Amino acid sequence: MTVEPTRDPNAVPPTAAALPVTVDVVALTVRDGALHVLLVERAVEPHRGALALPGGFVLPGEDLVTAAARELTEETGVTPPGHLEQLRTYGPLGRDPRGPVLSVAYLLVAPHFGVVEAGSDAAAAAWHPVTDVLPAGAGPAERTGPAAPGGLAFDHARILADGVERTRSKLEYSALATAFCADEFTVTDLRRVYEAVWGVRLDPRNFSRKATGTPGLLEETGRTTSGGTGRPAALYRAARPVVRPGGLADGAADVPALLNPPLLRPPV
Amino acid sequence: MTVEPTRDPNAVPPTAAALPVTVDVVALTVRDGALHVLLVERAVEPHRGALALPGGFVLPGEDLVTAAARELTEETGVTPPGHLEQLRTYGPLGRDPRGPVLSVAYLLVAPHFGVVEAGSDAAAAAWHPVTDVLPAGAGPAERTGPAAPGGLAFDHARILADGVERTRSKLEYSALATAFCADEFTVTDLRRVYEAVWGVRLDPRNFSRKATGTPGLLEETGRTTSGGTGRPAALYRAARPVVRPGGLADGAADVPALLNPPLLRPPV
DNA sequence: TCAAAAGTGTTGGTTATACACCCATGG
DNA sequence: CCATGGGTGTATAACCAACACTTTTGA
Repeated sequence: MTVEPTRDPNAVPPTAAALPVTVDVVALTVRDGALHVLLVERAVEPHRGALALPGGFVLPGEDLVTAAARELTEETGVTPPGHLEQLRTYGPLGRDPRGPVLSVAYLLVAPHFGVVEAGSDAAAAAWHPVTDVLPAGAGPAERTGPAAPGGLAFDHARILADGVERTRSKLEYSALATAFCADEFTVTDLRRVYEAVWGVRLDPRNFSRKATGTPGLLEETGRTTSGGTGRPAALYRAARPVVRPGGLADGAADVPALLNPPLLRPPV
Repeated sequence: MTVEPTRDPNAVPPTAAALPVTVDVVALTVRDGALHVLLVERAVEPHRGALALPGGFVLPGEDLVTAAARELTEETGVTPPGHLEQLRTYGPLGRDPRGPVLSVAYLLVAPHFGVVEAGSDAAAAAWHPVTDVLPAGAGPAERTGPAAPGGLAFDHARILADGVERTRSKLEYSALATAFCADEFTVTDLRRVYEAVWGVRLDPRNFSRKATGTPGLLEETGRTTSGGTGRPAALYRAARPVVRPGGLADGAADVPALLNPPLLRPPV
């Protein structure tokens, strides 16, 4: 078995570009009835001092999901719980002053995380209401230039907008909302997620019927809450695990089990 | 303005991985009442002789969408018409025998393309019914190993399955079906798309009412068909252009204008 | 016994499905 | 005037938003 010295047919062609790749994480949670995103303050150039999504460069031999988890922990002290799914890939041109950089964005949805603390490359890490950092009405269609004044570093404003929009849509057609809740939760907990993410008020009585009547959304535990005021509420689990077995496994397609019937957003 | 010679804070850190990046295109169309995918037969190693999605390496200074269009044209002679959207990113580990390679997959949906012809790196290029190449029932959850015997090269079976599944879902909630149709089309043309992609029969009369009654889906042209047998049908255009202005622009989010109400798949 | 929260019954309007029927054209 | 495919009418059933009302707890 001799190897052709001049051209190995089983090698990457030399004309191919070799690109640095980053992963950025849109970590979302619901706090105080509002959707919050986890942001860091950049401690290094470029965009030093600006707010940014946690993230960083993929290391040699590393996979994307591994890199996402590592960067999140390094910069914010948070160990990824909950539901991690790929959002989309950005670049490589015109998004980083250092040159062509490809960025793969991930969406992380989870109930209240542990305490966040700034790590390497980050001067600070904290939760921000998305309404504070995203100009109202700035849908994903509105292109925000790189590092808009007062905005996020790089094209992170657009990535965040995409992540929020995806989350809003997926509440309708998938069981993603349960990823915002703890292991066991009440129908009211679930309703507060919908209300926070969509920014609407929903009728608790009709929502209860809809949620419990939608196959593939809830699974009874037989247990109830206690201690609170009022009648105890039934506790549920997510019917099909939103977190795929294996924890951080990179979900197959971003086409989860669809809810049927869907929980449609009320028309404005 | 002196530049720090030892460490430029505005440079990509040397520890970052530089990865070769490919783009792969899942090109779908409806032919003879069935969903077809455009595949090439690989003329070079690895996986020489196997069927694969058209695609190849991104070149230096090139953007992803540009690379996707270039590779598609090079390998199949097809100039991308229609609707191009990013599907998802795969890798970099464990998917290419040449080593870590990141692949960004695109979904291309269009009406009948022009003639396809094999180009460089491809021994053949042709349309295949997806049912021929994807084992029935192989949803995106079923992981098919790299280059399963008789299957597609690399992890292309999984990419294709993801693309088909995404297409099926998006017919329900978006106007994607119009991207399968020519500039002007009848309600029956549109119905045949739904029937082919979902693999079901739909009542022509009720479908007509639903399609014409769903805002954001159809736009009247005032014109009708002629020459065929039976009563002439009204011709429509896609209401909101599925192709974004600029042709191949990389769509903002994969969150297109949602149909309200959606056109739900009939329950099995 | 009261307040608070959970959950069920009821009702009237909307929407969907199934299918009978009419419309417009080519041969 | 008949065959063919396009499109509308309509009855029945299913669904849904609104809200009165009952249940179950803590104080």
